[in-house]
Amino acid sequence: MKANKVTIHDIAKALDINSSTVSRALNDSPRVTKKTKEKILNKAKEMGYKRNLLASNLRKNVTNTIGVVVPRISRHFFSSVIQGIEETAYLEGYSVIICQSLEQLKREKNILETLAANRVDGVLMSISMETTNYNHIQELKQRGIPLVFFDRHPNISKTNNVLINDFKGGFDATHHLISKGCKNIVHFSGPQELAIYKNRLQGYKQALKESNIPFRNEYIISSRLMEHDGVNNIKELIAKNLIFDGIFSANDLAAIGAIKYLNEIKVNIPKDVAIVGFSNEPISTVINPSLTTINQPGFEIGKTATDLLLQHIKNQHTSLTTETIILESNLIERQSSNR
Amino acid sequence: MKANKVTIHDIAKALDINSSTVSRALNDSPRVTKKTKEKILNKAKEMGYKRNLLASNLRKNVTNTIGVVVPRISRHFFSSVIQGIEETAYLEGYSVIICQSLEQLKREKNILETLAANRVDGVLMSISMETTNYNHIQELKQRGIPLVFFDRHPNISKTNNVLINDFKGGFDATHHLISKGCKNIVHFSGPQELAIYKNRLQGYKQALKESNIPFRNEYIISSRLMEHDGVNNIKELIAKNLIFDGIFSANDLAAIGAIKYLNEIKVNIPKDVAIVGFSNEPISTVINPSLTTINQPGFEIGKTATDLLLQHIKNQHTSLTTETIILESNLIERQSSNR
DNA sequence: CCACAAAATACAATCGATTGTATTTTTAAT
DNA sequence: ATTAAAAATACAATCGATTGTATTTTGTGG
Repeated sequence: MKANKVTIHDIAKALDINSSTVSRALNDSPRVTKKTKEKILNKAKEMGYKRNLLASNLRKNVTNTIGVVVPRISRHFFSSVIQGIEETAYLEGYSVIICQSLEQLKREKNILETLAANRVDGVLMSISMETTNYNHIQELKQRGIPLVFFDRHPNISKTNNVLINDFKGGFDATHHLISKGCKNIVHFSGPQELAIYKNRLQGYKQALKESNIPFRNEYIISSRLMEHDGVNNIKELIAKNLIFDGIFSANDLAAIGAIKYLNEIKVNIPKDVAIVGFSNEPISTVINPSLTTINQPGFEIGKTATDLLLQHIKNQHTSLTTETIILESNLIERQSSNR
Repeated sequence: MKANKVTIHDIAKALDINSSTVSRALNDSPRVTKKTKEKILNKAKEMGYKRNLLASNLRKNVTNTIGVVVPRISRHFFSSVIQGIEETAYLEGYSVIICQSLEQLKREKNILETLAANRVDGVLMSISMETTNYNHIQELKQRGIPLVFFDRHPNISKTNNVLINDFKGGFDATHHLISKGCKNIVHFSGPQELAIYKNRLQGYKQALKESNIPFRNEYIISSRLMEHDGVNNIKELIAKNLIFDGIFSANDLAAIGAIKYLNEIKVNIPKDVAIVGFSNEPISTVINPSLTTINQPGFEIGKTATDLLLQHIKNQHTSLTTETIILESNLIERQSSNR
């Protein structure tokens, strides 16, 4: 039960012609007569020939493949970005390899190694929460592999990014809570090494400032923003006897954790505490009360990032330029802030 | 800005030795002296050499890569299976390529083509809801590429499968509803071409039978089991004036749709209608009321399927055998059936 | 029917790494 | 010091497809 073994040489031998002609026929080159092409194509089908992409790619030094690295594929935001990526890449004849870092730097490094070794033509990436060291990214760039970040991008210069306006998102979320009468607004933040969390925090600060609400450092709680972090954050606030009537969480998951726990201890949402999340995960429509959140256009982000990457792949000269594209986000009001 | 161009020949030239020795040194062959190895390894690092996997794989006729095909990566069940796959594959030195069919046969075909062209060593797969024709699968098998199905497997003989006992799952779910006093139990089923849905239905029938509840065909509603299907199913039941006090849905998503709609029209769950889903998606803990469901051990399934696949990849002779491994599932009781 | 341009096909090198075999170098024993 | 055995390294073919160049075939005009 050996694998497929038919090569262009087998076809050539069977027809008593040269393998270069076979290759050209299979690639529909104008250098082969229609008649010969037909003969070859028929024979190829008859023999069950399948092109060996390893050989083809090696020779052509192109793989028509792009690598995608995300923290987790199960996160709806990322899977919708991937949808956008696949759609766009497919139309241009590119395959997509999806990889998840699971928020681990070690895995992220390993993935980039593998993608580079497999000679992908380019990489789209959203970095992990552990990524504070950028050597692996620099190395990829040095290898000349085009690279575009989306959403979570590193704090280094000369990168191509497709982002939403996180500052504005943070501002909108906070301003929304203020407009609902919240005076003491807590912010669940993520690792400050990630620009997105820094920017959301800046937006939060700006919104407070514009409403003349003093900024209080003890209202900022940083974590990995998992569901249990949301729970722990609330416990911490209570333990510290801090009064709060609003929460802006930098992602939905932590907000969900908070809602679950507040429900449990009979704190009324939104009356006692109003909550706004970030990303518009589907779960935010299902939780009770449903979660007000900032919607990120995942599909659009994927599409835009892929367009940008392909542009760099195709025009090697553009690799000297770098670009940051900002897409719009919007607030979706639901029950968790409806008061 | 050309890509990495250092080859073993460059290293060989730089050290004035033969490239075969370089290759052997890089692969830690015992045929090269320790001293020479060191010299080569240092030079390789110095020159920034990176092995070209395309060339290596072509020569070795192995890629150490397995392909994974799932309907959607965003479904928690599948992403937990993928976790199990990656974990296991990684330990054995295999890379994983993740692909999603999005429930489309056309995409599924295309994915298998691409995976085969890229010469993956084996494929793990859960088929789409549109897959009623198995030519593309047969072709993959004919090419001699080891193949293991998990969860959704095709109705053909001589396949390797890792499944849960869907019959028992269907039975347990239905029996649970009966034990809660339900007399008129509706079943939301999926495409009957998929054995899993057939088996869950059989389990449902058997449970009814054992409790002497007559089977009624109009209680079976087949669909793609999306959230909106759950809504439509309820509407259909009401339009047909059918009385029901229990629902066993063959997945959680359709059950969620039903719950949302029943909540909307003020039907009390579980008092008026008790509901059981299937798969234990995280969303089932968040919906109100929370959803009773059948838990599938995703991670375990992924691990087991990968073990089985690797066994076939490594021992070519086992490709004559086929095997079906059944893992256990269990019912998790929540509010939607708590009466 | 011959010459010559144009069209079609064949030849051979190449992509980068691997590996069986041949050759050279080293080691050890007499 | 000589030589056989063992160790280290070099040579060359190979994986399968692509592609620039060389050669053959076809077709046209005179």
